[in-house]
Amino acid sequence: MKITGDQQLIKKMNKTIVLDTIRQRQPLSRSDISSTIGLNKATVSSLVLELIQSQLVNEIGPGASSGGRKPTLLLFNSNAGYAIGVDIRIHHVYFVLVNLDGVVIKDLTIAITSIEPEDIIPEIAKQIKALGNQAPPSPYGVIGIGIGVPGLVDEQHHVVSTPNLGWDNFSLKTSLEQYIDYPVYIDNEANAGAIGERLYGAGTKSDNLIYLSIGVGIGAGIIVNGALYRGTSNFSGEVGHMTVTEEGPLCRCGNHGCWETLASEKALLDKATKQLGQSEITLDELISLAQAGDQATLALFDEVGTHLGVGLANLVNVLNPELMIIGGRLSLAGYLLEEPMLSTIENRSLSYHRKKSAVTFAKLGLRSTALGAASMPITAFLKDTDKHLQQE
Amino acid sequence: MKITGDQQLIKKMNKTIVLDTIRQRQPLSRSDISSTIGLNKATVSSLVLELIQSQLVNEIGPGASSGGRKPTLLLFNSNAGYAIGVDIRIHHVYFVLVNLDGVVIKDLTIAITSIEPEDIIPEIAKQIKALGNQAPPSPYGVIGIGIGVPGLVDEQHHVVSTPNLGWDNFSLKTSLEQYIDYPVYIDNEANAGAIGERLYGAGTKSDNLIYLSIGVGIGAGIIVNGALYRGTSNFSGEVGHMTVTEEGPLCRCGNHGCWETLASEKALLDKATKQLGQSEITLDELISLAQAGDQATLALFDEVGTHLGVGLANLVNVLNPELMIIGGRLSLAGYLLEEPMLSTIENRSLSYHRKKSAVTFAKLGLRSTALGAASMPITAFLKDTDKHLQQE
DNA sequence: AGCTTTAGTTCACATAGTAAACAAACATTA
DNA sequence: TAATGTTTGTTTACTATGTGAACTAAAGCT
Repeated sequence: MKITGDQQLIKKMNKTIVLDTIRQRQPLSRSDISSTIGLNKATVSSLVLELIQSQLVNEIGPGASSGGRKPTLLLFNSNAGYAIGVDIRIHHVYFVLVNLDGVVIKDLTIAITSIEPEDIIPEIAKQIKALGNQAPPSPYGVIGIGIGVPGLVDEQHHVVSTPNLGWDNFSLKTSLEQYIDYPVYIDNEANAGAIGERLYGAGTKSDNLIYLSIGVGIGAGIIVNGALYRGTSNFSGEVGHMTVTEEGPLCRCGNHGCWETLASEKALLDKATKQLGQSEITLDELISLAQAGDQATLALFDEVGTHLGVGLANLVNVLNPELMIIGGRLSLAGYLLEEPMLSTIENRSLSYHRKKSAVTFAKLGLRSTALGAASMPITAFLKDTDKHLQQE
Repeated sequence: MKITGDQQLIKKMNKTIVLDTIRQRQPLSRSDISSTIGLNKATVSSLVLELIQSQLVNEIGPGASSGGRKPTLLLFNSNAGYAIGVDIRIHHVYFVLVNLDGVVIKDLTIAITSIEPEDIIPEIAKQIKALGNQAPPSPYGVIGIGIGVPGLVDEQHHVVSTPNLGWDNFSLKTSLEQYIDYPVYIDNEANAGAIGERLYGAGTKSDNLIYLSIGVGIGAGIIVNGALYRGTSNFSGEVGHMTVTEEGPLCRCGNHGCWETLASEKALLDKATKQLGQSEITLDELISLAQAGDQATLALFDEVGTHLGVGLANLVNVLNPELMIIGGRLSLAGYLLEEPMLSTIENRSLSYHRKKSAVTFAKLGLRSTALGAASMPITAFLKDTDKHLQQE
């Protein structure tokens, strides 16, 4: 067990800090870095040199003088490599190819025609390969694949349970690795969404946030002190099964009064079909009805928004996050839910907590999960600054 | 801003690791430490020497040979200093004097006769001084005071709100420091209890646990990855105001159906007085009634235990902790609540989560908070291994 | 007594950060 | 335009700390 540190650890840490500083505040000079992070100028120069040699950082020429020699500005080379993010949904799979900054180079969606792993895994692998081949030439190429799965995923990237796909205790990672050579990272869809919004979306300034993925159910990704909180065996965040009405409707989990029986997209649609006497209705249709001013539909959104607020107030009271971000399909109807939701939170959370907790909708729309998934290999790649330097 | 590391940081970290290793696995030799943590024998020897010089570690002579030279065994010097923990309750204040291992040297309780700060603060200061004078002679003496307060405490150790004492926006820390010279640490009573149980009680083996303090209300201390989760502005853990029945009874917070209106000590006693038609009854009396086999009382415990289970199941679903520890006054009736509580958790939490989440009662009884409070200065003291070495 | 094993120390060495001096490149101003 | 001062970045001598190997010390085992 090697838990202690030595000089190499210090160097690795400092190099990561230098790289992170460049990524966050670029363009900037070596001198800026030194005064920002407090590291000696000489040390910064030496670390920057290594980062340039490993092609993660570029010099882009002189900047404006502030009364003396012009600084040499540095830029993070966001095209030094690429990553692929995959969001496995219920009827579709969404793929993105991004650069190291999370900028989307290309994306595509395929329909799921069979949920049998033997059918879908080779198809996913095929798309990943095709997308990987479309990455522009770069020093590191495709550095890895991240996948968000709608279900429970344990610490070993095993898929333990997916209520809507029927994959139980299935090793998606090893299955996929039979077809592709890229490193594969797998996590729960809500966790991936939380990282996505944290890094590239609405939560770039929050170290404590909760991302809610609201579709058929309600899942949450909880970020604490800047990192995902995973609970024991990575099963945290099943907020949809929080009881909010002890004697409420029966949930598919066997419990009564779960939040998601009252406040999910499915809850909304179920109520709508019952009210309208129709056999089926989509969220888009319902939104159109609401926009047309249909009173019954507006009341329905109001009801769901209120129930949403109850659960959110619970999360505020328990976890006091800086920010709660609502994503998933239901966020498409955000503006219809916002008012009742906010006023319920107002009524049901403690005043001191409420003051500091904000609620917003996903800035990345339905791409939060795919982008967050892609960020997993990127983060791992950028953390190992000592591994990829000895080029040339 | 100095966020980067240098050699001194490495040394400090390694020294802390060596000290922690000694505390956890004592008695052990330098050689054991080296093989346990992977640090070079020479480095271990040098760090241990400094720890001995600063009197935090003692040699206690040779141990049994394992086929060669006998090892020199090392012991943590738990009497190198002392700390005082204070638990401010509603009608009483409880004080403990402990050594660096959290072993109670002396404790006492005083009654609160006036909740006015002008009356109570000097009294608390007086007791702290008296207790401090009773600490045995030691190299470092009393290293600090920790205080657990029944209310919201922010990051700056300010008391923001205490529903039962009426202290709002009150700087307990600076008030006290006018009377005493010891460093003062202040936190919420449930947070302190959580640290107490984590370090000295039922949670020594769990890195993710929730401590519930159940008395008039229900508060929680949430430990994530071994450290307290504080939320924004240190206000996490107000689990008592989690809605579990949307249309439930009115809570003093203004909301309906809060968990603590159904599952706290106060909820139990309120229901009992109503049922018995009495004006007042204590928990002890109620426990006696139950032990005597009174059916109505037993049913009451059953009801409260069930409601307890609902909220606990919510916490399991949301946070998936390894362990939940129930403390506070209601834990005195633990065995009467356990069965309905556990079966409710069983019914209302997801099966994968339930498997790994255990529930238990506070091992430190009503001392969790005071011991946890005392641990705050101790932890701070032991972390600064570089500050207190240059003795002699 | 002699060999082996384990514990702990000493010493030469490598690594990485620091401070200070320095060089290069610029702006300002007389 | 030349002198002065400022900012950037590099070079150099130095220091702190961990490492590995050799070494000493002290035991057990035949």
